[in-house]
Amino acid sequence: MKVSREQMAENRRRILDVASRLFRDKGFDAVSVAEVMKAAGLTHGGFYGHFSSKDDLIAQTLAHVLAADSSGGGDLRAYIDAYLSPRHRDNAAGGCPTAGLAADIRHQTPTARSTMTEGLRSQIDRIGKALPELDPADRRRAAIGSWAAMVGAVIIARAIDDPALSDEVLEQTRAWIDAGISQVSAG
Amino acid sequence: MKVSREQMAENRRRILDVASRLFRDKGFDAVSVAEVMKAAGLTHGGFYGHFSSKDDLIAQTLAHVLAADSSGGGDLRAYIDAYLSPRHRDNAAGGCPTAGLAADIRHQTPTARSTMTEGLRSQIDRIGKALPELDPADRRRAAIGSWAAMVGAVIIARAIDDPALSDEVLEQTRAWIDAGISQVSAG
DNA sequence: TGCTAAATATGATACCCATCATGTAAATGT
DNA sequence: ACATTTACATGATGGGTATCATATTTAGCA
Repeated sequence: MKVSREQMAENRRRILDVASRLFRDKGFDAVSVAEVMKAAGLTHGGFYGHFSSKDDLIAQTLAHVLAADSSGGGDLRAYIDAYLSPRHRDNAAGGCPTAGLAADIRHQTPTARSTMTEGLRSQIDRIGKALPELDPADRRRAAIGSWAAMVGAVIIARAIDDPALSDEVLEQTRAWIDAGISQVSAG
Repeated sequence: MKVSREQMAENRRRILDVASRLFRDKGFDAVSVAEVMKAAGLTHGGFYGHFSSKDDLIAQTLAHVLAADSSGGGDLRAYIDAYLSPRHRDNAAGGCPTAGLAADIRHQTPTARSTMTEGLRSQIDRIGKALPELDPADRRRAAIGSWAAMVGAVIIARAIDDPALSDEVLEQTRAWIDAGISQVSAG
């Protein structure tokens, strides 16, 4: 049955929302088109009215979730604390798209890869802008180094099944980044 | 046809070798049992003589590749340089199992997760031991922080399709880790 | 030297998935 | 109000995958 224009737009948004959660949680390959549609409250048939292929869904979902994620621009310390929290580790579906999807994007389409690249470029720039107390060279280095450590720590913490070690990875990485930023700005 | 005991042992080793390369390159889901067997020079039929299931292959491959990978214990600077090199970034199939597989392990069996956990625990310990000039608390923090940054940087660099930015992520992370370790040991 | 067990090959089987074909009903424009 | 368009539902289709069944060949042993 046909639905109103706004209904269709909302359906499309809901598809992208649930797809972004499912992809972050389980990876691109492990999520089927039918599963996405069902999670959005629809059936698989309508899918190709919205997207030309699953690859197209992946590319558009990436653009959608990266556009929505403009985190890291405000209070950097608070952002780092939240990023390296058990809560974020345990919430891949709702968490950082880089931590959830970066490793999975190597074999996706050029469009998807390019979208991810621009998302990463922006994210590094945002973190750099949140470090105004550093001179430009230190700022760039601290932004990239901290971001790499944050993403790596969350991926490692999610891979570990021992809660104590997993917590320790998050906590020690937080302390390491903190020391790195403070010492550069003090030097 | 039946083969000799040694031939069978060699076949098994070759299956684990090619599986570890394929899994690191494409992820667990994207590699089929038949593909692994073909890459090992066999057909799919013999697979269940060696392994009870694909999950079993994944678990045994992880144990195999983590046991083989005892890197990071020697000259730490040289190890970090090699880890954060374009060569390692471009060689996922032959590279670090953590960078290639950690993000993919979240939905694998408990056995596989536990194997990965022990591999990560050893790796962190090895890096810590390679930092004897630091006192114990700094050493642990530097080991975990550096390792997180290394893994994160390689994953991010592999996700980026702009060579200049990808190289920069590796290079700046190297400089960031270097500064972090030096400053702690100088302080 | 011949018997038997075992390792691998060939060939099902049952299931899941992306995509397509067609039906249906409701929104939209006149 | 009505015709038409269209968004979604239901129901194929073709291909891939994990796993199983059976055949074949030969190593290992008596």
